[in-house]
Amino acid sequence: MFQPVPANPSFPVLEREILAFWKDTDAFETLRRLRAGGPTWSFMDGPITANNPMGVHHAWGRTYKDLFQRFHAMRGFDLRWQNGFDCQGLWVEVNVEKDLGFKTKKDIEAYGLAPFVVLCKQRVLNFAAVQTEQSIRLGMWMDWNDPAVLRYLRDQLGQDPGATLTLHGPRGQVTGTVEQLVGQLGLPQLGGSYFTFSDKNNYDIWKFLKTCHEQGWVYKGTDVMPWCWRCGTGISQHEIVTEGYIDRADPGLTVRFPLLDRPGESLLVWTTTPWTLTSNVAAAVGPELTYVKVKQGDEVLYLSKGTLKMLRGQFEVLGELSGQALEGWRYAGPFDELPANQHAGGWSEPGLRRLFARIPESAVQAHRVVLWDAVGEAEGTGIVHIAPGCGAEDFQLHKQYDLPVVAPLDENGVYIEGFGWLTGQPVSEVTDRIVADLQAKGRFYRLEPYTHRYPQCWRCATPLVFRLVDEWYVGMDGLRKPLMRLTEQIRWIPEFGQDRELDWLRNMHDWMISKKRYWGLALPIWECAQCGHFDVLGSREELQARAVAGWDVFAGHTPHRPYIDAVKVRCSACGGTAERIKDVGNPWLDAGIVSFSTLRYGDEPDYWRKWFPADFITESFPGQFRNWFYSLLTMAAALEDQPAARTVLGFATLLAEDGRPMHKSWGNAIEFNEAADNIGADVMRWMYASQKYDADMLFGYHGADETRRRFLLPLWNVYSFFVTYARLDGWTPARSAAGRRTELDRWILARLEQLIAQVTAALNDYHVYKAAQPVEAFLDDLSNWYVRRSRRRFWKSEADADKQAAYATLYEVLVTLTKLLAPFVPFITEHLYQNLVRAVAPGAPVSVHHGEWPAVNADLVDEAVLADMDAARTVVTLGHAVRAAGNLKVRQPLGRVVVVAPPEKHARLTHHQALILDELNVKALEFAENEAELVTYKLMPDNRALGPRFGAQFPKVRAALAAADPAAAVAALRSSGKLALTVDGQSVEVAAGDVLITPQPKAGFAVRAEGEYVVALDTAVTPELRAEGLAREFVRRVQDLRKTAGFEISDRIVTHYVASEGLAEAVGAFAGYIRDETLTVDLRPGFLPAGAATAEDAFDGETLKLAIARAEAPAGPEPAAKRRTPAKKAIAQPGAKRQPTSKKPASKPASKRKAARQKAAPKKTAAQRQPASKKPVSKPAPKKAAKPKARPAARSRKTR
RNA sequence: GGGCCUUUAGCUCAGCUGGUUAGAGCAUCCCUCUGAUAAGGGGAAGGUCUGUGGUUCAAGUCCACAAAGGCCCA
Repeated sequence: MFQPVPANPSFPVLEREILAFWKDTDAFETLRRLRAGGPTWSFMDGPITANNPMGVHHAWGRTYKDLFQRFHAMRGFDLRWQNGFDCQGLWVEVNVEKDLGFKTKKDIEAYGLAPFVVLCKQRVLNFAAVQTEQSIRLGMWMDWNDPAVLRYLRDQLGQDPGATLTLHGPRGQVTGTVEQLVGQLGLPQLGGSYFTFSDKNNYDIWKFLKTCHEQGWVYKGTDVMPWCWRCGTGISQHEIVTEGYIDRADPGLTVRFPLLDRPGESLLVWTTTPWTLTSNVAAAVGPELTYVKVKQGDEVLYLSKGTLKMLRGQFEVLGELSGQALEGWRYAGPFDELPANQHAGGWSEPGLRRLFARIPESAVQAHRVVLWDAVGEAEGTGIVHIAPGCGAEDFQLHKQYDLPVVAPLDENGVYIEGFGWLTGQPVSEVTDRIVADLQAKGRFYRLEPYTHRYPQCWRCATPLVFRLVDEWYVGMDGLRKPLMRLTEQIRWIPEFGQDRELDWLRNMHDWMISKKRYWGLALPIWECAQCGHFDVLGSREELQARAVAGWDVFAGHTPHRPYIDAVKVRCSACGGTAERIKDVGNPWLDAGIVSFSTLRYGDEPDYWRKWFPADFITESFPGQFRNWFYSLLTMAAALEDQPAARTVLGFATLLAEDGRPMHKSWGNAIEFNEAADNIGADVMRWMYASQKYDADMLFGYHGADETRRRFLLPLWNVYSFFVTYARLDGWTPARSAAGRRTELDRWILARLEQLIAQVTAALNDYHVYKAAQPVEAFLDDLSNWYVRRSRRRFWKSEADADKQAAYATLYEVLVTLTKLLAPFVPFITEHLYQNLVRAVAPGAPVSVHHGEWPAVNADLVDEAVLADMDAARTVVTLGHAVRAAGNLKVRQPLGRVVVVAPPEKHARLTHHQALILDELNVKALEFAENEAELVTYKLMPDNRALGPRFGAQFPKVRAALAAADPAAAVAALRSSGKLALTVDGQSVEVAAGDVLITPQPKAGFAVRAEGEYVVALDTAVTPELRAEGLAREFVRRVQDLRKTAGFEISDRIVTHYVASEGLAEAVGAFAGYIRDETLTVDLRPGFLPAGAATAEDAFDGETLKLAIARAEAPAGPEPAAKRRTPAKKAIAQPGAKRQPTSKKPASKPASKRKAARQKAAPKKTAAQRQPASKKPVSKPAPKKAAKPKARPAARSRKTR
């Protein structure tokens, strides 16, 4: 027997129960066992950064991940189920620093690298635990670590990383220090999620880098890049674009560069970064620009013609010349007196100077005008000051013109030696003194604040400087072509993903893999201080073999700083001692290697071959083309020359409901836990599932509520309806005779087959929303048509074949739908499955997620059944429209509905005659005998058929058709199957199939048309029909009063009434019907007893006073067999009284609704009835029942 | 500056290879049904499909250009 179903479930509460059920039954592990050995479907999880709680934007992608894993598991595939955590890099460091209140790198070094790295690991373990719990809450089935174990390791690591522990893994006990065990998380011996800080992950990157080095791709390069002097690190272009430009007022300083060969003449140069003037080497002009020679006072100045307006005061233009003409002019620099500017090759920190040693000139000697296409006139003077040590583009010009490089700043933004009075000064504090110095030297021209967008550090908001640094790179030219070839072998969804990736690959520069920080991959590069040669080591074993010192310090530790730094090796070139470079790795190395490291590459070749490449990966598009997708592809290309994945699904960005990014400070952010608690995981998952991939998603509570109301609630209502009546009838699938299926049954089953085919095809094609759309359409058909049209079949007393068929059909639909929806909404489907299947078939699989995907059999879709129902529904819709237009309420029965339809469609409708009559509340269905009375025809060509046939002549054919006499044309087409038209004086013939005949209703409000159908209602209300209508009105009011007075569904009542004449007659004539519908055992005219619930009303020119009271209760509960006699739908059974629905008294909302109706009533029916007045009164006032808190002001039911 | 995506009703979005009168949900208004009930159903209103040009018998759909917004690169 099915368990009772609450009418108004809390989905979040239900989901927690299901989570407990899965845990208690070990449901996930059971699924793994069931599918072990099946064909493989390989999903590779893109690692989530374990640095903060996960957000609702993560839940989007994670829903896809879970959905496709569940779908494939149901289809019988064996899966790996491994989640991944991204663990290393600056993101984690930043948060640890924040926790500690650190400001700069010096704070970290003072604190100590070893404890700092421990804190980073602890943070990762902590948020891995948090994200694990959140993911479980979302319904993700993965091979999760126990969060408690992760927290235990976190705490043990903090106490003593060297303490020895034993954990139990899939292959038995694993013993080691805490640090060693943490380094083995996710590996086969410990299982669970992979962590990119694992030893295996790090050493596999070593192997990759060594492979690259063997190809000659690894090199040390020097560049000028954005730098935060507080953090002491370079900031990549990517980091800048995500967080950080601000509008900022900088000094706009204009200075003179006196020309050496033209006494009294100067270039005018403008800059917003005065500190870079100390390192000026050249001045750039645009070769295509026009420059002017200007006399102002005693001096002659040069600037571009387009920037003349920046001059103040009087001046005289002496002449014009092209930028080309200025090339090579030599000038005196602003700080030529500094030693740094007098050094051949330029000046920089000692370690970098050798790079420019081949350049013979000093900055002073090099000062000259160079040509540069990028010079513009939007700001400044059209003459750009070039300091190759202080700007990225300037540095490119150094390469182009072999200019010296003067790089003034150390990593903390302080002037290095060689800069005279500036040495030792922080860059942030020198502007005023530089300006003063230039004034003293006569170089100063003007200073005006200038507001512009300037990059800042995303972590500390310090304005960035540009600084010369050396970093390590992997040259990508050798991989560019192979990567593009492999990219084309991958299926990208949406398709434009491939173009994006190819575009990136065409444009990508060499991959900068180093970062001067502490927590991350220890780059396996050992550099010899003596000869500058470097080696890249490919494994821990190689390192041990080549170590000459420090191995004892490192042994037993994970390959992280600081311990790895202690190991020194023999230089393979000069035999000297090489040390590891101090840099850590780019975190995308960590994420890119996972299709090797997690698949036991090198350790278990068979396993790797079994699971590589991934069948499927999915991540949010923004960023991933040059991040994870890129690094994943690159690693696979370098190591195996294979694509790392067969299908890549990318999706857009999640925004708040207001269309803006979610921001805590804007108040539009929703945290995952909050969302899960408020709206539940299933609702969220369905929102994600319905979303198109390539459009940004607006996520918020309004959409969530709509999703709940549109999808989850109707699903629940159908289920609840089924269970309620199946319990009352004691129906179970085991006992079911097949019954005799009706047209309606066959229709919904045909729709179900259609749905299975659609959903299966869409998911096989990785198109989630194309699966979700037909599901919603089906649910609408099921809830608002099948169930609505079938209700009486479940209510009725007889347990006949028709009722059996109804139960069997609805049951089959519900169970199949449950399976189809299981990957989408795993919680509610599990609940449904437990009650619908397990409660009556204990031998069935324990979980819906252990079951098999419904078989696709598109052949079972019965097109005729579907078309019949379509026709019937069209007619019903039109009939409703006719009633609405004519203000003919459905409660008033009418004599007949008259339909105009093509003769061959008549059978479709007679098939569904009973349905149409009932739905429209009419007595007869007729087909128009003389259509011409009701309709005219509009003739339209079938464009697809006739367009190509007639080509340019087509418009004339169309016109001829429109001009033809419709009635005659239709007659001709119907009798002979063809029609002759005259076009351009020639006769052409069209066939019946080439012409679409659209009937058009003739004037008159009681007719509606759509497509091939026209529906008319006979609006004559005979006295008999009127009486029946009044009887229905009477019933309606009794039912209302029953609810208002708080009666149970099953209560028998005595009904007293006082009615005007017409109504009284109708009540008499339809007494039997009234008693049945209202469970009235005694229908008494006249006397209104005290103590009863009463109401009065006026309608249709009649008046009514009602009083009802409970009939004397029978001695005991009625036997089930007996309850059926009186009522069609209300059912007395002890169990029924415990249904929350039936227990509900006429509550506040009901009376509000009534108030709303009372208010509306006079408006709509003023012509027919007097203003309604009905006062629900509850005499015995059972419970808080009919406390008529009816607020007259209530405007509509929606106001609640 | 280059590449890609988006632009359809007040809002959020569907519209397959060009083809009949461009659809849905929400919101609004009107009506209705009622023991799925803090639900349900029907109807109305709401569109120069961002603009301009082109191809075509036929363009929301294809092409070109432009505009706005977004993503990426430089």
